[in-house]
Amino acid sequence: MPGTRERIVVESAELFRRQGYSATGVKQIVTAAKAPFGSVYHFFPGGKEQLGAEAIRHSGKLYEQLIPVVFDSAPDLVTAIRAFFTGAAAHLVETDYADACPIATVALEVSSSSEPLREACADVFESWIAAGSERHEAAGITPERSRELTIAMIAALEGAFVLARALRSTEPLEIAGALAADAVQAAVDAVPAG
Amino acid sequence: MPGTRERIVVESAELFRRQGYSATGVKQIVTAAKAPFGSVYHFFPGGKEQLGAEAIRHSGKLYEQLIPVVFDSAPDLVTAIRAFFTGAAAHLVETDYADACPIATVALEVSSSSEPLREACADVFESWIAAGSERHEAAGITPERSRELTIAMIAALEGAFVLARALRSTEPLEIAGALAADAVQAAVDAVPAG
DNA sequence: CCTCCTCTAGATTGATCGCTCTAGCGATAC
DNA sequence: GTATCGCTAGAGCGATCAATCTAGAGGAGG
Repeated sequence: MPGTRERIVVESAELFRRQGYSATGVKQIVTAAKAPFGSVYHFFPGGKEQLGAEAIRHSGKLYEQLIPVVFDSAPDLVTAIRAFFTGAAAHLVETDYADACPIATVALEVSSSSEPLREACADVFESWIAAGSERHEAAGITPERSRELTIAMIAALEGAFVLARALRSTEPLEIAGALAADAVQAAVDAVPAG
Repeated sequence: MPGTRERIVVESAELFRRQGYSATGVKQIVTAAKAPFGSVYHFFPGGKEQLGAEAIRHSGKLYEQLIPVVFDSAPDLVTAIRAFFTGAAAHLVETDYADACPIATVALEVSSSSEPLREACADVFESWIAAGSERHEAAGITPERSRELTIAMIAALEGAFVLARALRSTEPLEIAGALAADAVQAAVDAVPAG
């Protein structure tokens, strides 16, 4: 069993992902984390907001680790992108459409009401964009186009998650994944041979 | 000044859009709507949840009305799509990145915790998909492909909104809009002339 | 042994939550 | 006139919120 502090962060991240930030109470967090109430304010003197920021960054790091896992085990960039969307769809179904993007719900909730939390989300998105761009550049795509394709891909994924959860269907993920893969395929095809 | 009931729905929709469902209190709604507290439970005996469902459907209808406005004033389908994303970006900047999709925040918040609210969101998304598909079909694209392109477009828009609000930048909207427009352009080009 | 310090443990606080309740206003019907 | 009914108006309910507070358990260092 990991330390109390870590358990609180991990459980917070999980609850925020599924219910959002406002709908998740500190009491619910400590119950889920099997931690004493007071420990929250011992480890996070900034209260729920500080805990929220750490949970967001934690989720972001975890999700970012999926990139090497998926992309290194695929034969090429486009296959990896398809696998990423397919895997996201499978996980969504497995969790009965609960586990989509770990930070999107919070990002929408807080981006106009809490600057520290908004910044945490922005940092996570930027790190994902940087990590994704690297992969595109490694396939010979220019840095500028790599960034654009990565942003488009993340946007497609996030938006597909919104539709998929509301409609309780993986169709949006399949469509968005195919479109993103096609766009990257076109960019790869345009790379001058060498 | 419109009737009390309508004011409550309109203000609810506005507040839910910016802060989400959980973070918005009934008290805050009646204050914003300049309505007596008791009127909420007179008009909406189902309480906050019923009000939420109506606000979602109201927002959905309002946003859907943008489709004919934008698409009828553009010379062709692809130009209209570009204009839609450009307009969304402009509105986002005007409202200091507060007004993005009117229901996405709520959709993510509630889709695993309230079935009536999730259904309301699903209905709205389905109506948008239907309305968008019509426009694609009118340009000669097959019904199946029209639906796919519309879903991809809405997903791109929703996801771009998430990124844009968190990053406080319209860059994602510009990129996602360009990609969506390109995809539709390719589908239009593939329409057999006649 | 004792002291120090980190962390546990939860009772408690004031504020706010969604919601219910009663009281009364004002227009219509008879 | 007055009874009825739709709606206004807001006080007050129990529950829950984030957060604070005190008290003590348990290990490390002397």
